[in-house]
Amino acid sequence: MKKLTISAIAELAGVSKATVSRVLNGYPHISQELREQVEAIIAETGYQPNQVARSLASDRSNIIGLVIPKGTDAVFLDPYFPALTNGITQVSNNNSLTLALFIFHSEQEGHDTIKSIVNTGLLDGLILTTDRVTLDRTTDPFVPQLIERDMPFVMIGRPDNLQDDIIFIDTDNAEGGYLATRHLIDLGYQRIATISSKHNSAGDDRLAGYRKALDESDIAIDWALVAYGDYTLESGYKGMKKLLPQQPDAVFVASDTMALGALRAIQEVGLKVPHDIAIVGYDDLPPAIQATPQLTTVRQDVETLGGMAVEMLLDAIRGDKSGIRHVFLSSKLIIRDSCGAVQKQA
Amino acid sequence: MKKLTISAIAELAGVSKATVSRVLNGYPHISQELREQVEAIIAETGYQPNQVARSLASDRSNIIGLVIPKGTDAVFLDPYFPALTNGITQVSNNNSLTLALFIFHSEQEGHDTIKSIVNTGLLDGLILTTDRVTLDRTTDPFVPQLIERDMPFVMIGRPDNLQDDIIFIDTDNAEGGYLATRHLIDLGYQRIATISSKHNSAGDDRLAGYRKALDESDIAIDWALVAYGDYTLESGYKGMKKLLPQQPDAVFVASDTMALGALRAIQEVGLKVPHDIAIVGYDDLPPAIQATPQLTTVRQDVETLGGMAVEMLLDAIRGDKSGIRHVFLSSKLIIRDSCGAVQKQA
DNA sequence: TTCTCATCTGAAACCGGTTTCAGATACTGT
DNA sequence: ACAGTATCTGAAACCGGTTTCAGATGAGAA
Repeated sequence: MKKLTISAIAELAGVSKATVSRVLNGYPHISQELREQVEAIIAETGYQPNQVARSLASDRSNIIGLVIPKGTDAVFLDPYFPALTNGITQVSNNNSLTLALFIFHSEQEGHDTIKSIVNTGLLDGLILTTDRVTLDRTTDPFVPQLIERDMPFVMIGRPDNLQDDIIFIDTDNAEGGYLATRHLIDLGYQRIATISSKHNSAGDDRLAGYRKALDESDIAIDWALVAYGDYTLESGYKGMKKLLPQQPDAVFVASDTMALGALRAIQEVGLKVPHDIAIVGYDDLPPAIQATPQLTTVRQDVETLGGMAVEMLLDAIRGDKSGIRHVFLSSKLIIRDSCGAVQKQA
Repeated sequence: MKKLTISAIAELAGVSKATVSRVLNGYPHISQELREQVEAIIAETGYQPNQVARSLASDRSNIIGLVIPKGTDAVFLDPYFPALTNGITQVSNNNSLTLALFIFHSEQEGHDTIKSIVNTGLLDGLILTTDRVTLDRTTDPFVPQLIERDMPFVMIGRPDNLQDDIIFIDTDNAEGGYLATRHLIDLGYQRIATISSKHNSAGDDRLAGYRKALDESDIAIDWALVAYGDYTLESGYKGMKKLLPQQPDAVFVASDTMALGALRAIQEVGLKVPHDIAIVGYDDLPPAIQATPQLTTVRQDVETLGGMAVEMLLDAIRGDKSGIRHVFLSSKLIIRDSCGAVQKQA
């Protein structure tokens, strides 16, 4: 079967290429008669315009890129990226966008690729994710290039150095930290510790939420009850080890993975959760349910996050400056067994 | 900054577009002098050719597609797809390929998208994955279309109805099943059960490996010791419940997730692993290490799988018929605690 | 010296669409 | 009936590259 081109269709329909193009793109001023004539031929032949030629002529590829700047490890240690990707593809599909995936396995690779992405004009826009685990991400190396080249992009995760003209979406980490801590306070715990993480906005914000909840209840912050980890299970374990001598009766841990480590530390010294120490985690990953006891945790709707990112990017590509440029998505507290709420009610 | 085009470069270098194009593509018959002249300008300006125009003219986009035909759930319940994606992007990056990701959230969506993928000529080729969990995948709806349209593709996972002209790569599931079972036999277990899965080639092959190992040791297969699951934790749990009355002293479970379920079932009735019943799993997912006891399991190198798939696809795109068309990747037994090997040695 | 032939280069066609521009037609209002 | 305007359509230019083709140049052979 030979390839169908717009010229072939034009000939078959007895009109010009221009007319076929106009029908294809739903232009207004076309007589009903011709339009139907052309549409009939298109339906009959199953013609679909060549995407590449279209891109060249219209300077729009309908391809957006998803940038994940990290190698092996983190990408699949937790379902964050898969969930995100899922949300993104869903909305992309609905908008007839093609998603190009860029995973960088080294900094050099990222550098080179971004450069060529920007220069070769294949993409209409980019969604940038940041490494959630990296402790120092003060400077995203790509952003200046993108801005200089006028490449529309949206960031997932609040950039550390907040610039007003950068479009981003994030979960409301401060709210999440607040909800978790508030919940523990409401349950009557007195010495509420936390394991957070330094040097990244998510950790900072969750800690800020923790402090706000304490403040609200006129509980002075006790820095001996604050430990830091790096989102790994080990760091949660070590953090809890450090906190245990302070005899907290509850702990808000800024990630489920760390919470699992903390849980292990607690159980190792013979204490019971939630009876002796209550735990609230963060993320609501599958292991949270599999743990014993099941983890009370803060759930972020990562899929929605991804979907909204695509929509915001589309606005930016269309040049719609009126669109929403900064979004903080609400989080939700999922109450299970590790916080003791269930037991207290019973 | 105005966009650089090949014409601009040609003018700057004082040559024709054609010459610049030839330099760009490393054509042979160009005088050293002109070549250097052009290269100097290119380096100076940082010019990079427009990918879209190039695609249109050369009928090659350097974009390949990765098709994942499934919705939400399975994509992130296990790290299979993330690992696969990782391997694929790695090799893609090395070959200056762009990877387009297609995740279908419904059958209809998949159908429509494939159609337009094939027709609009944006992609050079496709990597097709199959739903590992789906029980009935006898017919892949895309394959006939792809063949008809001459779209190069490679399948990941052996197609059920093996056609010689289809390029595919898979892990050697039969070997994996064999290794696991053989190991249990060598450890002296007598009543070795298995939980496999029906209606998909991976399950079939793992079971075949199990049978081969038994055969080799002249152990007659006892169908009462064979249960089936669907790769979920629950199905592993149920499968084991069914097997327990048969009093097996070991069980080969065709997925780690199911093995975890089986483990729970065993522990629930007060039996100890590996003392009372040994377990060998499959996949070597992170939970395998977190389990107590740690799971002995069969590891598949999914990343390599993805990488090789890209290379095979490249061969196919280049029209290289001599390339390898069917690959079965070796698996490896990872010995930990749940099989009892460690204890027996001590 | 002259004729071939290989090597190198540029003009122009081409890939398959979109978009500008101007001409044709039909529809107003006077 | 006629100018003026709105609506519709096609020819041709254009997007930014690649590739064909033929002409120019220079080296080697006769």
